[in-house]
Amino acid sequence: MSARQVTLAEVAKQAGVSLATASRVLNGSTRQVSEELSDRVLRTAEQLGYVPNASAQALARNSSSLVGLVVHDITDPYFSCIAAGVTRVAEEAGLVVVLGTTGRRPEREVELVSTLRAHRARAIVLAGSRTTDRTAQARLAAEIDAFTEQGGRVACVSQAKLGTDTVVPGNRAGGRALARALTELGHKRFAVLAGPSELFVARDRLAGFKAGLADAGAAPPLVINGAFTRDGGYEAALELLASKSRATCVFAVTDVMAMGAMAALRERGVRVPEDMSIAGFDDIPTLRDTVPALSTVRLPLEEMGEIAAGLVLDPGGDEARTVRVAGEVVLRASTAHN
Amino acid sequence: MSARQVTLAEVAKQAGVSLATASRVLNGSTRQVSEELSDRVLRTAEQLGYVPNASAQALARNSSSLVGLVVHDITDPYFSCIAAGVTRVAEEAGLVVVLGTTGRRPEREVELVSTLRAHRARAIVLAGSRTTDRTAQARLAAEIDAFTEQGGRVACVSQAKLGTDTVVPGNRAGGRALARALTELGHKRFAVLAGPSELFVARDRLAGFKAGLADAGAAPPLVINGAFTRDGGYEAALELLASKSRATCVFAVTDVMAMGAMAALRERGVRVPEDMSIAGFDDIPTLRDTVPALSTVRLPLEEMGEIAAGLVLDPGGDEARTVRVAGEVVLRASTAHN
DNA sequence: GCGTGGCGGGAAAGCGCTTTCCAGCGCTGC
DNA sequence: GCAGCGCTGGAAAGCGCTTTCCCGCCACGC
Repeated sequence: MSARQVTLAEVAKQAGVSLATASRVLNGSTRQVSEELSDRVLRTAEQLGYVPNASAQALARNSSSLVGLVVHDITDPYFSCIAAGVTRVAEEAGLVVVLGTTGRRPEREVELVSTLRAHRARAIVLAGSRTTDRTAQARLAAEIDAFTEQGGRVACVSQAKLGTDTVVPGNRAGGRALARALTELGHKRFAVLAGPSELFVARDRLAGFKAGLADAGAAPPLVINGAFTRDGGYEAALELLASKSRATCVFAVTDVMAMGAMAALRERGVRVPEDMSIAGFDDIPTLRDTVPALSTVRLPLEEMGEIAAGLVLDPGGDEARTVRVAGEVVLRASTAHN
Repeated sequence: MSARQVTLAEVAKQAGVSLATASRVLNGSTRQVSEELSDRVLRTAEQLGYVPNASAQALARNSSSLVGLVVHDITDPYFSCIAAGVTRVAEEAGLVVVLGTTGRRPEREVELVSTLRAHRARAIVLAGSRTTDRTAQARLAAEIDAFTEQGGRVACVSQAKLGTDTVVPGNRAGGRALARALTELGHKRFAVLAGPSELFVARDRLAGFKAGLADAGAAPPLVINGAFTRDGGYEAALELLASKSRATCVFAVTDVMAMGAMAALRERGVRVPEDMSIAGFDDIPTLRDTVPALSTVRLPLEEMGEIAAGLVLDPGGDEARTVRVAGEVVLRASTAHN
């Protein structure tokens, strides 16, 4: 057993060249190697089944081929779509994706960045939404600094006051456009299932929505906070029903929450859209199969992942770059005229 | 810029001890170190913000803290659930998950194992279903052998004739039990949307289902092959409708395919379950929010991921272990009496 | 004819860590 | 009182690779 891994030294010896030459042939350096030797090395490497030891390369080059991807929950379609985009780009670039999940715990995010730093990752994509928690934010920023100091690159998806490259979805504008579209359907009284108030994403979408209502001269919405998950949406919807609000239309700040909310409405016999219209945000792929089809603000999630990966792999300047991605209002069957 | 990483040597020097001692303190070796020195080292490390270089450790120890996870498509809830299970266990064990996606291409799977081997991953979890393609299978087996020779461990989720540890869902038994449950509802004529015929998972579920029908004395089903995706289910359902089959109940071998099929039925005005009953397999979480709720065979997906990770991280014997996971028939609103 | 460059090849010095091996020391046991 | 043991600390040899530096060779140009 344990037929130890073939090393470069073995290949070199077998091919009758020096270690240096073998290395140059097998890993394209700037230096040229004569065709004869090059062929010989290539052939022996092939023959021996040589696979370079990535750790040794990482150590010698002081940089690895790892790209970190940090998400809250990989089963959430929002994150899995972004993950798909990131992995596609990374794999095309010959890099390897390290997946870390935080379970929405800010400390865990810091830990993950630190681990990735220990592994000398090339780059990190942070896909979770930032919070307004100052101390968590500060520790994360410190860890990110340490990482960039060391030559790593970082990009965030969604708002991030971290001075890194960022892919920013049009949360505010999307919320605003959605509000206008819904008022145009004739709705006057709204409720918002707003997620936790300390999440930037949630805040921005809410703020945009409020602004849109104001534009249209509608009354401010009833705002119900809750967890940023399906079950959070479910609970928030129950709360809404219990509140005796006279809202005719409810906006859940994520599709996932909207799904939960629809389940709650269904259970309570509230018909969508006849009794209540509902809209979400993100346009996750699973929406294709909900009934009634959910109105939402479409974000190109996979593409956002690709863009983030692109930013983080591109050498780029030292300026933090920001790519804005617009959301597009998509009205479907879950929102009716009022 | 680039305030180079703090090294062990720096910590050792600063603390006035030898490299060896510092290493022993900071990475728990078998050797003891006096409390005084130990304290001093710990303090300086803390103070300097020392983070061990994982590549160097991997090189010196000839083993890394990487665990590979190979899936076909991370946006598929089936895989993302398994991924969640695997990452949870891996992270608890202080390991780091490397995510590779194959896009269902067998060559890519081989590449990924090879990459993981280059990185001296501790272990690999292969979550995609195996195919009956002989040559692809052989190359994969060779790569896996190389990896295990080198001390790595491999586990597969779902059927795998690869001689590795395996988590085997009760595909056959589940299909059979489902068939029986459906015949008990009074259905006599069935169709199966069976996925590609070369996939073991698809074949086993189909075979079990057929056996169950036979048990109940029902006629063999109409079998329609297609892609193993939502759109494959959609297409297959259209084909079914075009076929003028008189089936009253259709079994899609995965929930994801069933979702596509339901969409097709809905579009064509076929009511579920009044005009047609439908059942899937897996019980992916997104089913919670489909209407009508889909009958299915529940598999504990996250748990399967956890088990696979457990197998692969546990030293274990040299015997290939197999853990069977039973599926449980769950009848919901999508299947009616006939 | 010989100095000058340029170019391909190899020796060897690391990269940051683990681990073996040895030295020194305080004990025990005869 | 001393051999022998167990224990802790340190020196140093790698782990497999990259890369610098040097050397020898050839083609030129004066």
